[in-house]
Amino acid sequence: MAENPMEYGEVIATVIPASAKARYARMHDAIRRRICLLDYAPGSRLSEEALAEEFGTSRTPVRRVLARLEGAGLVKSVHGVGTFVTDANIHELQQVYEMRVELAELVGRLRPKQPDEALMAEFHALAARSKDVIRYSDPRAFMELDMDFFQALMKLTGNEALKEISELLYFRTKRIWIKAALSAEIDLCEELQIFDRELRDVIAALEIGDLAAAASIRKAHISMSFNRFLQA
Amino acid sequence: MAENPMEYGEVIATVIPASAKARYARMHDAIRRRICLLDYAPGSRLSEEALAEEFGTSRTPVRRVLARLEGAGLVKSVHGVGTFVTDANIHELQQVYEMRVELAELVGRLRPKQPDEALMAEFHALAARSKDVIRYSDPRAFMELDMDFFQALMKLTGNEALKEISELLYFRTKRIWIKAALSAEIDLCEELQIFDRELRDVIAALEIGDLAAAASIRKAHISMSFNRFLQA
DNA sequence: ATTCTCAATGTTGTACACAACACCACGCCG
DNA sequence: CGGCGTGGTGTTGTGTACAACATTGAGAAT
Repeated sequence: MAENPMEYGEVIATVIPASAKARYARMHDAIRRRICLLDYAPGSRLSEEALAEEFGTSRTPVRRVLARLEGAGLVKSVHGVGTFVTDANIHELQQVYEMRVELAELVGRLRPKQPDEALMAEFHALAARSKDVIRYSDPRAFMELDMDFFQALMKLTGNEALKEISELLYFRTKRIWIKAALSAEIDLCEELQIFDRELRDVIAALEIGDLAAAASIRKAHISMSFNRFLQA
Repeated sequence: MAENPMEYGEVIATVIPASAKARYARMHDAIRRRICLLDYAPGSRLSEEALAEEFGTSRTPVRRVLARLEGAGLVKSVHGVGTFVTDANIHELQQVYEMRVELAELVGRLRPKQPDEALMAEFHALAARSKDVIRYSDPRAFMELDMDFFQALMKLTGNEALKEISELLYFRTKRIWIKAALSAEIDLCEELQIFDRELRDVIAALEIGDLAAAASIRKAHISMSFNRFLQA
């Protein structure tokens, strides 16, 4: 039997690839995460060569990842110019938010899955983290918390297509919203409080098994969140 | 790595596709169309080399297109084996159809756009084609008609995100449905009649400006279509 | 001073050779 | 006869050089 590829953790950033597929997934997730956490801000240019060097490959696999991210609408490559993190004007953003509002409701209707104990523990852990984030008012911690909350919510539906689409649109819009929040167009401290209430309301709904209510709460908050964005 | 934002987002969005971009789009649409029209049946292998030769390029651009199609869930590449058109089991299919039913309704709710004369003419042309298809009972003509009908319907909403997602899921499921229809699990002749009625009902709704009704008709037909699929 | 030309430069896109990998069929060995 | 290794063959994945393209700045013409 061939050598068993080692399970490298996230400890080592640049490693010899465990396998081609693993390296591809690592690069994809890493770059996507950086885009969504604003390490790569909207409008900034990504250097294929620099990314290739960082991940210890040539440009070829990097280009493959970027092509996929372009399909997801996160970057846009222009011949002879560069590959840029996409931005969104207010109109596009509004349309995507309209969709997300509807999809949020669907989470409570399409194949709702009652959370098991592990998932409820996860939500409570998020609530605890939320308290910390409020205390230190750390924007990046807030972003990561919001992202983890979203991914936990996606576990409430068994409809894989709904999950996939919701995730796609979340990653496409959240970073724009966050960018506005960071540029002080939105009161971050107030958003933290609102997020904390939303989280606790959702948990309360989940604890009495009312998934539809949880979805409605979520729907309302997505809608309100965007409206606050519009006013700023 | 990521340079400072350079305000490229707006510019890029309005750029007219260059010749290189045009070739890329042509290859993408052509291959996608072949997959959806079952020229490339689910499970069949796509030869990168053959496609490259056909389009007069090397494997590199072909691989870029295939990477994107893989992101859309239409093909799956396996190292050392080949690139295969994806198939779907009944469970995945059902979940996607659940989504499509909901999305169909949203077309009537999110930014409904009253059809102009040109679009109405397009629908009437489709109705005329439908009559021909019924007369000759040509499966491929039916597929193309269904596809064109779908694309015309998408012009009824101004929400680009909804359009994009609907199209994504349509292309992912329709070919599976058609495959079943061709293998005589579904009575094609009956489906033609049903399609013709749906088309005329939608046109009737559109002519009195009731987009919500048109969307509801569409929703009902998508739902019934899948249920007939289940029974076969 | 202004505008236009054009070459220099840096980027993405393409072509091609080769590596990595999976499958299979043949033949060796027990 | 059966199991197993092993090389052959074909595929996708990667590395690399080069082409195509866009931008920029200097310098000449007006």
